[in-house]
Amino acid sequence: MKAKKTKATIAPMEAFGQAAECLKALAHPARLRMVQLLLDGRYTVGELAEDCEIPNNVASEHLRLMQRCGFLTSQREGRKVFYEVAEPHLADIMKCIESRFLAAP
Amino acid sequence: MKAKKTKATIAPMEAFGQAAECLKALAHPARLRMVQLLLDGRYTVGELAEDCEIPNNVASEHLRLMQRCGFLTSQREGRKVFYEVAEPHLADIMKCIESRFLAAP
DNA sequence: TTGACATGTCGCGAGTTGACGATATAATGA
DNA sequence: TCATTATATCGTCAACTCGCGACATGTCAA
Repeated sequence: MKAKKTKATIAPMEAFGQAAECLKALAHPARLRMVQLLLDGRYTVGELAEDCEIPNNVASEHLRLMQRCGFLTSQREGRKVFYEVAEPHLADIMKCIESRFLAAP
Repeated sequence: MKAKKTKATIAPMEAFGQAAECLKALAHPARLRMVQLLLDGRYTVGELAEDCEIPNNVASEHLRLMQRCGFLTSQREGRKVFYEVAEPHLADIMKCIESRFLAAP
């Protein structure tokens, strides 16, 4: 390293842990898909589960996980629960991912 | 879902798997830090290991992992091995992550 | 109330990840 | 050659993740 270890390791080394946690929360096919959908609308657990082709309880677990790390919020309406995006930066990150992995051939 | 299941699920549902794989490769504190360093310079295994405060063999494993998914390349010079970034999109993704998790207070 | 629907929670088992120590390979110089 | 330095690889194990089925909770309508 170029002799300036202090400057480089002052703050970050712990923030990387938190950032990694959040990346893990995104690093799953179903969760990525859910975020993509939620980025332009609110959806119920059942709708998201159907789109991702997974059982409802599994979808519920994925959603709860993303809620715990602040990505999503939920509101109950009648017997349904709608989820929506709570973290604005998700849109940016998703754009990066889309431009890398969903480019038109 | 809004009645257009076909359009929505044509291509992606498999690409999300690949995208998730790559996010997993980033979702680790040491690997994030390594990528950040490598984004403005090439470094040896030993240098990266020291900065991340992990043993050399562990660093080597992390680097190999990121190399396998196309993020990094390496060249031997003498007895040292230099790694550098091979995937241009990493810069964009890292910017998103930094702006979310390393904002100045 | 009862029954049906929508979501959430629990415990289990299979599979994966991450760190470690030991060892292997590669390159240099004495 | 041999010793030293720099990386890489291997086997092991604890910890974690994912998906599942079973069950619990919450809401509405008859």
